[in-house]
Amino acid sequence: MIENYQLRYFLAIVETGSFTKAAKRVFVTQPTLSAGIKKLETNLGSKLFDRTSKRVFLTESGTRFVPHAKSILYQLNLAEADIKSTGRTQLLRLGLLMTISADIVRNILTTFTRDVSGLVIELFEGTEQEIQNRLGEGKIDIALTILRPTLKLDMTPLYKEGYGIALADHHPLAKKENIHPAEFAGEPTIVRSRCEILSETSRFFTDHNVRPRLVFNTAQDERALSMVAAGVGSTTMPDHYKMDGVKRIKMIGYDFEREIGLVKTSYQLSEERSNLIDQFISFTKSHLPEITYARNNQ
Amino acid sequence: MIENYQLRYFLAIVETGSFTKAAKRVFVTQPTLSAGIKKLETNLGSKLFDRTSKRVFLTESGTRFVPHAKSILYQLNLAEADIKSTGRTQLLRLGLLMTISADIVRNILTTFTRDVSGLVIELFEGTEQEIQNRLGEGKIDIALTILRPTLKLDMTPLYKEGYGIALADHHPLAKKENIHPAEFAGEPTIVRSRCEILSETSRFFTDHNVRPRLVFNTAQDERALSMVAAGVGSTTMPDHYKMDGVKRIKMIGYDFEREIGLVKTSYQLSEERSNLIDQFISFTKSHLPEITYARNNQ
DNA sequence: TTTATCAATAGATAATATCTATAACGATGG
DNA sequence: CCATCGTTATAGATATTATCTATTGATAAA
Repeated sequence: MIENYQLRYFLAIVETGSFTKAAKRVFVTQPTLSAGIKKLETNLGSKLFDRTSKRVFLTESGTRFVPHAKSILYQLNLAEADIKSTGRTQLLRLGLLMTISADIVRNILTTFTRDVSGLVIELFEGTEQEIQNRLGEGKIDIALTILRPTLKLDMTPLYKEGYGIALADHHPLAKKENIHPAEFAGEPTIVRSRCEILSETSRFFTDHNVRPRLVFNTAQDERALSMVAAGVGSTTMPDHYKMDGVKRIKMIGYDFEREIGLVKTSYQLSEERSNLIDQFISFTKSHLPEITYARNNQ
Repeated sequence: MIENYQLRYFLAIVETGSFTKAAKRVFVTQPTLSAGIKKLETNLGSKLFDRTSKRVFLTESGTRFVPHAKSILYQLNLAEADIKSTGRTQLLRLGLLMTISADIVRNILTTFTRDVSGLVIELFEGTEQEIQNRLGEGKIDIALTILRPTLKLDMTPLYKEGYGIALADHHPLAKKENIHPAEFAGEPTIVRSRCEILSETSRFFTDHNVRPRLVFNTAQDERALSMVAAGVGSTTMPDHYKMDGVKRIKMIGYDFEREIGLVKTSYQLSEERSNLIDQFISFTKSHLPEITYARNNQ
C-alpha cells in the first residue's frame, strides 16, 4: 500500500524538479528519497518520473498521480487538524419549540453550561413539525417540544400547561379570572402565526360566533407579548408566557392543553454524546421547579 | 503523522466493535492492533475509543474521525486503481474540424495507433470556434483544423484547398469543369449548416443574383454528399470531399480557400504527452502524401 | 470465589526507512 | 578526447518501528 511519506517525497520532487532539492525539502538524504520513490513506483507498477541529467520530468502516470497525492495529504492534514483542534469539547445540539419562551430554558442552560466543562450548544429554533423533521434526520440530538403519542421516539415528560388569554392589565376584562367567548367579540387581536393550535383557535371563535379584529400578525411570541402589554390588542398563548403589564386569564370552553418534554433523536450517537444527553435530561428534570410556575396556573 | 495502517486498524474496530475481532480482520495480532491505535491516539492527542470489558465505543473525537479515515483510505484506493489500471497507456486528445472528412484522418490514425503501443485517442469533433475554445481551455491537446494568422498557438501547416461544387455525375452540368454562377439559378441545393463559409457563400449567390432552391439542410457533411450522389441536389464543399457518383467542379468567382493544419494547445503538458504530440505531428507530415489528392484538384 | 474474556504491557524479533559511501551516467568546458 | 561537475541509483550498515509471543490487569458472569 502507498505510504504517506512516499507521497510527501513525490510532491517535493514535483515542486522542485530535482531529487536532490526534494530530499533537502523533506529533511532526508537523497538516496533515501530515491529509494522511497522507487518503492512507490514498484507498488504502482508505473514510472512516475523520467530522469535526465539536468531535470526530472513527470511521466503520464506521474501527471495523473499528482492530484491524488495532493488530495490524500490534504485529507490527512484536515483529519489531524479537526481532531487536534477541539480537544475534549463536547457538543450538544438542542432543538427548541418556538412557542416556548426562551426564558424557560435560559435558567437551565445557564447552570448546565457552567457545570459541564468544554460544552458547546448548537441551538435550533423551529415549529413542531420542523423540530420533528430535524430529530428524524439526526440533525439535532434532543429537543424541548410538545410530546405526542404518535412520536416513536424516546420522550421525557416535563410538564403540562393550558392555553389562555393574554391582555393588558389595564384592560376592562383584566379584572376577571374567566370570561365568556362572547365577551371577546370585536376585540383587537394579535395573531401568533406559528402557534401550533392556530387553526383550532380559529375554529373555536367561529363556532362561538365570535369575530375578533386582527390588528397585528407576527411570528415572534415575545413581540406579541410586548404589544399586548402596550395595549395594542389581546392574544391567546400558552400559560407560561408572562410579562409585567400583562394579565393572564382563562376563556370558558377554550380548553386546549399540551404536554412539554424532551425528545431524543433516534439516530445512534457516540457513547460520549449519549452520556451528555442523559446528563442534560437528568439536569433538566432536577431543575424543573425553576419552571413549575408555568404548570399550575390556578 | 497519521500512518495508513493505523487508519485500517481504526476502521476495523469501528466495524467490529472489538479489538480482538478487528485484529483478525486486518491480519495482525491483538497487541499489534492495540499498539497501533495507541500511537494514533497519542499523535492526535485524543482518545478515539472508550474501552469496556464487553464492547468498545467511539468517543466524540472518534465519531468525528470516522469520515476522515474513510475518505483518506478511499482516496488512496482510488489513486492506486487509477495508476495501476492504465499501466503505460498513452492518451492523445485530438480535435477534428467537422467539415473535414473523417476519411482524411482515418488512414493516419489507423497506422499511428498500430505503431504506438498503449495509445488511447479521445476524439472531439466540432466547429472551428468550438475547437479553438477547447484548445484554449486545454481540453484537447491538438486539433486538425483551419489555420488562422490570428491564432497565437503552435501551428503545423499541412495543406491548402479550395471550395467547389458537388453534383451528381449524371447532372447536365457535370460535363463541365467550370460553370458560371448564373447556371446555378433555381438549382435544388443542399445546405451544410456547419460550413465555416456559409455566410460568405450566401452573400456570393446574392451578389450574383442567383437564388438556389433549398431542398435539404443538414449538419452532417457525409450525409450531404450522399444526397448529392442520389441526385437530390447539389452543394458547395471543400475540394477534398469525394464519393462515387459525385462530380466535383468549380464555379467562376467562387474562389474561397482554406489552409488546414495541426494546432497545439497552449497548456503545458507532461513531457510524455508533449513527446506523443510531437510524434503525432511528425507522423502526420510524413504521411501527408496520403491526402494530397485533396490539395491539387486541377 | 473462580473462570472466562478482552485489552494493555513487556520484551524479543522481523521488516523497513534512513544513513554513509560510492558507482553510473550525462552534460559541459578546455 | 578527456577531465570535471552535478545528479540519480546502488550497496551495505544502522536506526527505527511494526509485529510477534508471553503475560498481566481488569471486569463480567457463573
